[in-house]
Amino acid sequence: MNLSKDDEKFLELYSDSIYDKPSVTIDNVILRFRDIENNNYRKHPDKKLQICLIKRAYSPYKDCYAVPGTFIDLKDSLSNTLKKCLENKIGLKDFYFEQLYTFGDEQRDPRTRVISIAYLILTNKQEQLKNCEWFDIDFQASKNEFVLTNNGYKKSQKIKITLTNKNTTLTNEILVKFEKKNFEEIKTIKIIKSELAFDHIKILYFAFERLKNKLEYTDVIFNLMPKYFTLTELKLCFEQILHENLLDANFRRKIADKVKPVDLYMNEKGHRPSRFFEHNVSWNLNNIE
Amino acid sequence: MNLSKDDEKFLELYSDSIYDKPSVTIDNVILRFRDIENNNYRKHPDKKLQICLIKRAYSPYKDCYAVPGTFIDLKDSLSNTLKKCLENKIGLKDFYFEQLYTFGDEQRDPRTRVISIAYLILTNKQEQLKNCEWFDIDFQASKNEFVLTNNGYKKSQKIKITLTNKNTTLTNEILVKFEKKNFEEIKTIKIIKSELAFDHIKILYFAFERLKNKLEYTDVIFNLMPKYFTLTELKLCFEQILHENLLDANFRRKIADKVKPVDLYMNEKGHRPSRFFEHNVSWNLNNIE
DNA sequence: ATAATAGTGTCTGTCAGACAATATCGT
DNA sequence: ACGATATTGTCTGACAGACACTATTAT
Repeated sequence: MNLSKDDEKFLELYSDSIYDKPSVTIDNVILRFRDIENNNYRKHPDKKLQICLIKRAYSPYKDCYAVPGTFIDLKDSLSNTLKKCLENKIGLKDFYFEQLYTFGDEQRDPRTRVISIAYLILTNKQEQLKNCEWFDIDFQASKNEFVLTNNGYKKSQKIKITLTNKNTTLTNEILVKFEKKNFEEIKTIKIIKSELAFDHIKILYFAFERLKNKLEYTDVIFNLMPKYFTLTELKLCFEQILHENLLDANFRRKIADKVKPVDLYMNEKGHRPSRFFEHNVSWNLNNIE
Repeated sequence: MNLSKDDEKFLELYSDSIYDKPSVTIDNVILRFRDIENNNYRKHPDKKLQICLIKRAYSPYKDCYAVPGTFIDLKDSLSNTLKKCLENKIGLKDFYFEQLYTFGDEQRDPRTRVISIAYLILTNKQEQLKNCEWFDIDFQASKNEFVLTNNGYKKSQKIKITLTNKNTTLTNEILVKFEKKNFEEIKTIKIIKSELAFDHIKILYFAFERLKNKLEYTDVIFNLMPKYFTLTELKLCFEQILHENLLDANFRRKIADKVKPVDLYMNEKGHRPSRFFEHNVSWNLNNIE
């Protein structure tokens, strides 16, 4: 990390503009869970995964919904840029975030070459945010299609992602192709139809995949949960992300270590009250040397 | 993806230069395995993971070793830029690659703000490449240190990464910190000492971690193996990446589905000949719907 | 009692770790 | 026979899927 005299001399002569540069943005997929009340007072409210979108005020894609983002601040780190962006634009603070993927297709943005560093943001905040709207996410995947080839195989799957609001429905359809031949593993996502700006539906898809995969081997889900929750709530959240139903007994066994019971009970009517639990943050610390 | 008339009008007026832009590079961690011959004719050669480095001809970090990289081509996709870079610079073609992480610290590069999109490249090529040198990788991790805090915990670990060549030894030491507090999970990598250019030792660390994690749930390792290999060879490669010894019988059971025996035997002297296997590319196709 | 949800117990099959046993070669 | 490596067999404990069973509440 120490510079030589050569280096210092070089720096004086260095002109910043010899290379053409792309624009670089940060795009944030912000997810949360919302309770869906139902009219049966004895039934538990259902859980629905939601995404935060903003309506674009300017071209390109004026009036289209997009994921909140910003051009990066050359004077600041990526994570600070992201935090400032979310606090200023929509008023969101204190959230979980991780880098997702960097999208750099030539034709992503009609203006100029734009590289987008996508982040996954998780929050449990239920308060209203400014300048944005939450959309319920419906995810519908068709069966995988397989073809064996000479050097490997091909796999493809159509996925419909519908985002709904009280006012708006955005339908999107993508074709996820995976091709394995010799050394290359090529994953391409073709947008069949999208009512989101740019290639943001791709970014959404990456976010859902990441979240789903991370459920198994991390504690990310607790960033989407309130401080205290019942195990049924937690299970409903798992099911929403995994798109599959889990068996109660097995689920409880599986997450037993990750949660701690607290002395609070949900006082719903008509059935045995359920106990509240909280995240046991340090459940795995003993297992690692 | 269709543009409105508004959008088209906007594009005519759009000036590309209103925002300051960073430079964007692609940096490639290229790994392979090398056989280490030993003087016991009855013993199997050992395996060693190697990385491809180039000696920088110009400032900054003139004469330092660095991972092969390039500024991105605004007219081409990231993956094409990467392929062209590796073919032109060092003559490498036909390899496995995947995006690793995007590094964007303010102080990464002394010249100007540089965003680096890092890729992991795996090859089984043993031929000589141009303009680059292969270094053996020695990875030495100390024990994790834990501290429980109010809102979570902290974890830290010192790691020594030594890269050796017949002419050169590059010693590097990093401190990997992980802090969990409330929502944030902050992973910081502090460079204690590095004899590589820029923050490339960080990129290396990310690559090793990714490779190690992917061993368990993917077939990436076969991109590092020759077409035909013995199970002992394969096991040695696993052990190099995982930094732990495996039991033979268990290993064979675990990878049984992923490989196919071929009618070839290794004719070493002094013991039962070992059978060659090849990657069974489509072993998992039946399991997915 | 009943409907609804909360939570426990247990059977079974799979699979990983540990390690013993067998196979095959050159000397 | 011996030394070295290759390969198979088996015991055990952990754990996941499936499902039956018990517990608690308001009506």
